[in-house]
Order: sequence, then C-alpha cells, then structure tokens
Amino acid sequence: MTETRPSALPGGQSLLFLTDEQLRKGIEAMFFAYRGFTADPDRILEEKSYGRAHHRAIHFISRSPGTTVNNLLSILGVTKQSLNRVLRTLIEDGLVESRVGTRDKRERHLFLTDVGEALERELSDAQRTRMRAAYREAGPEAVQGFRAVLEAMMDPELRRHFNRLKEAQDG
Amino acid sequence: MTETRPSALPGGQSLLFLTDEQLRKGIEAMFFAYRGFTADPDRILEEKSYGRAHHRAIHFISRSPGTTVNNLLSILGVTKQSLNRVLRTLIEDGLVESRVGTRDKRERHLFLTDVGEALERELSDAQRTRMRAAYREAGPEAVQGFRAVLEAMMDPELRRHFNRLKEAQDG
DNA sequence: GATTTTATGTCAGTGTTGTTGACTTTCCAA
DNA sequence: TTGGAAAGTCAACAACACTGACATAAAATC
Repeated sequence: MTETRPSALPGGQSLLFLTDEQLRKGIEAMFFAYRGFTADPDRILEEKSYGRAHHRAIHFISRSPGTTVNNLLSILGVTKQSLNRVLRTLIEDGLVESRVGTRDKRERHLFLTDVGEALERELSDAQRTRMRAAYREAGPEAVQGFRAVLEAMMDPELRRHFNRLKEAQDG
Repeated sequence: MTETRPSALPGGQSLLFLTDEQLRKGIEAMFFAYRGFTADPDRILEEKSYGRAHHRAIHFISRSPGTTVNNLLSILGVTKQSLNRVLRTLIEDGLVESRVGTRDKRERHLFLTDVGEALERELSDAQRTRMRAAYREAGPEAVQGFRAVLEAMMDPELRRHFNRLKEAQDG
C-alpha cells in the first residue's frame, strides 16, 4: 500500500516508471475531477442564467481588480468578441464596472460592483468548499503534489499568468 | 522549502490550515492545467474537424470496448441526442462500429475500428506525453497526491465510474 | 502634423456542443 | 399481449467559441 517503487537513481536523476495504464488513469482522473470542479458553480450560474464564461470573467476581475480587457483576454485565451459578449451582459446587469483608463484612455479597467462581488463570493464559496473537502480527504502531503503536477501540466504562457496571480497575494 | 506546517493533531484527526487564498490558487491551478491538458488533443482534432466530444467518445469506447450507448451516456453525462450526433459521425466516418447486442438486441455495442484505434492512439499519445512530463517534473510523491486530490474532488457517481474503469486494468 | 499602431467595441455569420420535447421502432419481460 | 426500456430521429434552441470586417479613439512614431 504505502510501498513505493524505486523512483530515484544514484545520479540524482529521478526516474519514474509510469505505465501507459497509470498515465491513462491520470488522464481520466482529470476528466472526472474537472466535472466535479465545475458542478457547484454551474448550478448557481444556471439559476441566474449565466454560464461558465461569466464565471471565469468574474473570477479574474475579482482576482485582479482594475485589470484591462486585453489582460483578461490573454488570461482567458478567447477572442475579444467572445469576451465582449460576456462582459457586456455583466456590465448591463450591473455586476461589472468598466472605467476608462486615466493614463491611457484607450484602456478600460474592470471592477466588480457590490452585486458582482456578492455573486463572486457565492461562486467561489461553493468551489472552495469542494476544494477544501478534497484537500482534507486527500491529506496535507497530497495538496503539494496536486499543485505541483497541475503546475507542470500548464502551457508556459498560462503558467506565467498563474504565477503572476500567485505572487500578487500570499505565498 | 520542505518545511511543513503542523498538519496532524494527537487525536489522529488531520487538520489542514487552508486559507481562502490557498484554496483559490488550487482552483486557478485546475483551470489553467485543464487548458494544457486538452491543448494537444485539441490541435490534433482540429485538423480532422472533430471536437472534444468526439475525443471523449473515442476514449471511453477504447477503454471499454463493447460498451453500450447507455453506459457511455452515464459516463459522459450528456443527453443521448448530443452523444448520438457525435457517434453518428464517427460511425459514418468508419472510426466506430456499432453492433446490435446478441443477448439484448435493443442494445448497441460500440467498438473502435482500426482507423478509430489509430486516432485514439494519436490522441492519447499526445496526452500521455504531457502527463508523463508533468509527473516527471513534479516527482514521484507528487503523483500520488495529485491523484488523491482529484479523486476526492469527483462527484460520487463519477467516482464510481472512475473506479470501475480503474479496476478493469492494472492497479 | 500626418501616419501608424494599439485598445476596444460592434456587426454578421458559422460551428460545436450542449439542451428540451415529441415521436418512432425494436424488443424484452411480466 | 401489453407495458416499458433502449435506441434512434427530427426540430428547435442556447451558450460559447470562432473568423472577418469595420469603427472609433488615443497613443506612439515618423
């Protein structure tokens, strides 16, 4: 059970013996876990007739208040037309405020209104609750491994975004 | 670096001190990692003008050859109409074979053809390569934690599916 | 000062993937 | 023989992505 295979060689070069089967299970775990990961917010969003795209926008605006549209675009990896559709409804509904930049007036800086903050809290509470439960069930050591593998799986550009967000707050 | 916080109490009850910030970073890691996770297959699928839905069908048919449409439906969590559209094109294109059940002739058993197997291999090779690289980078201990957290994050029903697939092959 | 580039927004059209609802066919089982 | 489950089909629709074209304002550059 807790027995481990030889995984490090004298050279310091760590060598993992990973069968295709083990890798495949990792792939399936990602698939099924992601469904769980989005399930709770999806339920909340459905009530308010929003979608995942709205959630993502809300999340990253909350995370980086005052971010520009362009910055959000590169984080989300969608076209401006796609993002704009979502942002427009959020602004119309009074969840997001778009302020013209002071230094560069071409830019729009995005902020959540109080209503937007409230929805963000509702969504992230649900998601954090599941994440917390998963962490507790898996144990403290698992959390580090989880994060390490996920980070290694990211595309370099997204990883840069991830780490930028990370640095903004605590370690 | 390798220092750990107090994470277990005498009672045997493990207690994790997780700030909202730490949980939020886990959430973002899932988001960014999933993008990387699907990036390679997406590129391959685009060439052949298929989508993720086709990939998922191919994957689970490959995983459980002879599976029925109903079983596939409960794994994928979509409507039969949605799955049917995808299956129809895969059958028309000669990637999937649908055989009428012998015991129960209402059921259709799904198999990959040689062409289907070839695409499956191409897709899963790409995905496994990234997974292998991530595992190597994160180290052997991380892999266990990764899997443990993902499994704990799944909805119970999906977890049952996951474990059923797991048991079918090696440990 | 004129030109180009950048940031943003918008309109129109298209494709994939999901949904509901209604309906049919097949066929097992009570 | 009748009820219901499994599978398939058709139609309509919605969310969310895409491309391409175009407009506007402001910054940057020549």
